[in-house]
Amino acid sequence: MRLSQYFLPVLREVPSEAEIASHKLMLRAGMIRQASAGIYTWLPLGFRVLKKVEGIVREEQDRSGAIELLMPTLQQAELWRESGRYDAYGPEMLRFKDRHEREMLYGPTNEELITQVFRGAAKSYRDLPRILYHIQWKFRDEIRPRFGVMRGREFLMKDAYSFDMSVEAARHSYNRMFVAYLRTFARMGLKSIPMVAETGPIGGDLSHEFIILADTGESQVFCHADLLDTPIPPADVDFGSDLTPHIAPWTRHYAATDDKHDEGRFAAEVPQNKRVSARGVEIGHIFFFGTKYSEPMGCRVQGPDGNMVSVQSGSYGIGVSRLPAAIIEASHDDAGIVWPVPVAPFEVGLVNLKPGDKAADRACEGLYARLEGAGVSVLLDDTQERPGGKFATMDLIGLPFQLIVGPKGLKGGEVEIKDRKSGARTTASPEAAVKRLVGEVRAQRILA
RNA sequence: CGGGGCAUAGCUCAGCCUGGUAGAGCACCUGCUUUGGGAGCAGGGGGCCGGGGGUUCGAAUCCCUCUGCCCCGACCA
Repeated sequence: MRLSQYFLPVLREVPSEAEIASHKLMLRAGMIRQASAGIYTWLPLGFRVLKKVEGIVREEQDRSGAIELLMPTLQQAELWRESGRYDAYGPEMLRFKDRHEREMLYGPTNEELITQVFRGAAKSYRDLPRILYHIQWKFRDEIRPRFGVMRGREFLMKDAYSFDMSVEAARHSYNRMFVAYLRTFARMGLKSIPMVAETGPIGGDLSHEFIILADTGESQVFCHADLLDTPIPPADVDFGSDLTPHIAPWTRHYAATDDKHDEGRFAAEVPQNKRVSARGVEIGHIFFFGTKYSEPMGCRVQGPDGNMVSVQSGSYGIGVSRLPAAIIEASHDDAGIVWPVPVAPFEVGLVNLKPGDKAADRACEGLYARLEGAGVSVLLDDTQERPGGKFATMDLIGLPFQLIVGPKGLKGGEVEIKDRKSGARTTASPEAAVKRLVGEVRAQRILA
C-alpha cells in the first residue's frame, strides 16, 4: 500500500476524549473514530488489525475442532421469553419494535439463538459432541462506555457454545476451549492468565476469565508470578485426547480477580516474592452452565439407551474488538504503538525520505516489489512530508519494521532497517535488507 | 442512574466573568527556501461559536430549554 493513496488520518495531538494509552493511540494512529458514545468506526488501519486478530481467533477455534457459523445480530423477544431472560436481562439490552410492532432486540449474546438452532437439528447422541461458534457484532447498552473500543457498547465478539451428553464430556469441551484460548492470546503476543471466576448456580471449577496484566485494567487481580512464564500448549496438541496435562500447569497456582480473591489463601499458597498484585483486563471468558438453556428451551437428544436427555452446554467468549486495544496497552512506548508481527496492520513500513529523487524512488519501488513479492505486507511512505514527520508517523502507527531509504544512504549503497520494538537501527545493502526483513517477518509471524 | 464538567476551524485551545459582529498553535492550499528524527519565510482557504427559544439597538458572550460528549461512582466481553 502506498501512503499517498491510503486513508490514514493521524493526529498529532491527543483528542481530549481519550483517557488511556490505547484509546489515545488508536485515535492518533488513525485506527478508529467515535461514531457515538461507545460506538466506533474502524478506519482502514484499525480494520486491518481487527481482521488479523479475528483471523487468529478463527484459526485457533478451527484447530480446536469448533465449527463456525453465523447468527444474526437481531433477535426476537419471543425467543428470550422461552429462556426467561427477556425479563431478567436489564436495560443494557437494546429493545425495539419492527414495523409490525413485533418486539425485537439487538443481541447482547446468543445462547437462546444457538440453542434454538441446535435443538431443531440435533436429535441423537450421535450428533454430539459439538462446539459451534461465530464472530459477530453484539450490543450491550452499557451505562457508561469508556476507554474507546476497550469498553464500547457495540463490540465484535467470538462466542462459542458446546453441546455434550454429560457433565464429564462437557468438561472436555471446556478444556478444548481453555487450550484454544491459551494459544490464541499467545499468538497475539499477549501473556494471558486464566483466573478462577464466578460459576453462578452451577458451582464447580468450570469458569475462567482470561486476563492480561495492564496498568489501566478495570479490575485488580492476584496471581502467582510463575504463571506469566508457563508454556503454551503446542500447535499440534491432540484435541481429542485428555487435555488436562496442558491445563494443569495453568490451574495449579493461585490466580483470581478481586471479586474471587482470598487474601488468606493468597498468602498461604504463594511465596512472598512470587505474589503478583496488578491491574488486569479481561479478554476472554469460558463458562460451563449445564442445562440452563437446554432445559427450559427443550434442547434434548436421545441417548444410546433410548432416553431423552437435556444437553450439557457451556459458552466461551472472546472480546475480539477489545483485543487490539488490549494489545496496545501491553505493547506501546512514548512514541506510539509497537505491534507484534502477527497482528501488525502492515509488517514493514518503507520510508522514502525524498520522493522525487530518482535514486530513492527507484530503490523504493524495487524494495516494495520484492517485499510484497515475498508475501510481506508493506506500507510505502511516498508522501512529500519531511523526514521528521515520516519517522514520527511510522513510530506512532507502530509497524514492526521500518526500512528507511534516502539519497545519502543510497550513495553508499545502503538502506537502514529500524526495529520498532528495540529501536535498533542497522544499515545493509538493499538486497541484504530484503532478505533479513523477509526472514525476520516470517520468523515472528508465529509466536506460539 | 446519582454526582461533576464540557460543547468555538480537521486537532489542541483562547475569547464568555465585564454583550459591539471570530482568534492562536498545529494541520491544510500556493510560492520560495529547505530535506536523515514533527524546519523557515510570505501569502491563502476553512467556523450560521451544538440546536431551539428569550432578553437587548446588538448575543460565542446574559437567561431558559433540548441534544450530544467527557470524567467519578454503581455496572461490565
